[in-house]
Amino acid sequence: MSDLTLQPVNPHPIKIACATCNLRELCLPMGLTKDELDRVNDVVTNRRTVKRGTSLFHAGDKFFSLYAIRTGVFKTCVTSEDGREQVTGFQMAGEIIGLDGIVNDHHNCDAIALEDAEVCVMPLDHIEELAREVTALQRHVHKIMSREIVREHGVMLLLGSMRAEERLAAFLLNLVQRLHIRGFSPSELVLRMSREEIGSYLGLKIETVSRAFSKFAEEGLIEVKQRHVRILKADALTRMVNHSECR
Amino acid sequence: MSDLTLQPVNPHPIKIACATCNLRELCLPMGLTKDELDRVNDVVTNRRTVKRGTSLFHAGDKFFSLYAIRTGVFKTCVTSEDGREQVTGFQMAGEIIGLDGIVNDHHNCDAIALEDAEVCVMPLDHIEELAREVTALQRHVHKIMSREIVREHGVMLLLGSMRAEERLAAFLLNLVQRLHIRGFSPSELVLRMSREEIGSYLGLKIETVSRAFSKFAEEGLIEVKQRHVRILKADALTRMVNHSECR
DNA sequence: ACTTTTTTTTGATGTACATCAAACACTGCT
DNA sequence: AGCAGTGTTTGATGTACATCAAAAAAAAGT
Repeated sequence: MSDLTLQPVNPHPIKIACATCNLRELCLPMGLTKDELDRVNDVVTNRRTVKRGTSLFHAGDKFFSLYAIRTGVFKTCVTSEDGREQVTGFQMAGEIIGLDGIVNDHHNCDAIALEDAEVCVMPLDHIEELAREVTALQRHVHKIMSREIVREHGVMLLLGSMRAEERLAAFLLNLVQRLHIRGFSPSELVLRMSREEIGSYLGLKIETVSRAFSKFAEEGLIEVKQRHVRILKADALTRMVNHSECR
Repeated sequence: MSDLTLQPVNPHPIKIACATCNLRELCLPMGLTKDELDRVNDVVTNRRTVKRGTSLFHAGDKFFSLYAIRTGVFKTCVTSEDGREQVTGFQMAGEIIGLDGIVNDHHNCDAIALEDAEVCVMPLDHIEELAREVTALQRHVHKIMSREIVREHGVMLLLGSMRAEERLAAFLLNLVQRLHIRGFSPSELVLRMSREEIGSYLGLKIETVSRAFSKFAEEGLIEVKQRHVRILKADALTRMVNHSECR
């Protein structure tokens, strides 16, 4: 019988290599040269699998690393003192999570896997060390953080000034667009999150979300079968977001 | 008569020096050693004054620099295609604005001075160059961006799950706390923004903001005289934010 | 000082969304 | 298959906030 203590912690014996990862053009190494790419491998210490419904990190946890999502979808959510929960985003393959932990050395939100997921663990120290030498990486890290700030601006606009149906339309279009970039259908998607989670993200109650889905389906804009959604009239949804007649 | 063409562009003849700036413990050079501090001076190319009501940058402008606020208060706001405006934040002395511009090399929001203001101009190239050598600065830049992400999480929680009066209470407490750090009164403040701008930030209409102010004043929680606000029962406001009985 | 304009407040009314309630559909268990 | 358990939909009703409207108060221009 083999000595179990000598087994690698990482259950994936395949060498971690950004250079051969098919997400490299979405993920941290985006836009790097071949040589630079090889060096980025070193920022990934290991991979970690996260079972559906479990957390990658919780608010309050000590912060060490950023995480690049390889597979699966996550939600991030903040909780106020009195227990109000707000989903702040849904993240998918190639996206980086954990940025919120840098300021206070502790995470500020929970990251929960909505389906079995795998992430690359990238200790911030490693990233910073390499960023000092590879200027393209340095810039890219800044871009990733800036992108998150801009994304949140968009959510604030949505929460602050859009009505329920506009919010849902914007949400669906955003999701399908991001999935399309990742090689999925430009008009079909499977929601990895519950109506409740969508509602939390959009600042709406579950019943309102459900009614908006039904309304869209009635009007022939989408086809809904449980969590499977087919977008039939993307242009109509876009118009709804951009040219709201009222207000 | 002296040759006017030889006059410096910068109307402030005083040498820019973070080392002697009384905001240094709030601003970019926070936590640096004396030696490091001297080097940070070089990231500031010049200062720029921004008259009340005018913009430091607009959405769509080419991005070059981050800006450290020396004096004055700014608002940042995004505008959707169909003209909806959302104030995404109010920034004051020692805070850094322009982070949104990094992703796309173009600014994503407008930064408008709410009173005559002065900023230090810090080209991103300069910051990055120095950050490669001064690791404390590198980390601090990351913290600044992370802090902005965390702040926006808070705004999303506010917009997504709080009622009108809770939002206003949170807003007032946040403002007075930040002013207190800067040496102002812990209970008195002068609002630099209109009710309309507060409403936009909080996702409320101006009338609702006004009614909430009146209600707080009626209940003896605050004293309002135009834009001058005195907080009388901070604890009651805090409770309102943290222990909302309903929901 | 006296318009003119802008900002803020207050009241009356309307509505989008929340809440309450119950039926329905899907999932996992024994 | 039958059952609890959970997630979703739909309807009836309530309410927080928006909208409409007009007065009041500041601020800006002449």
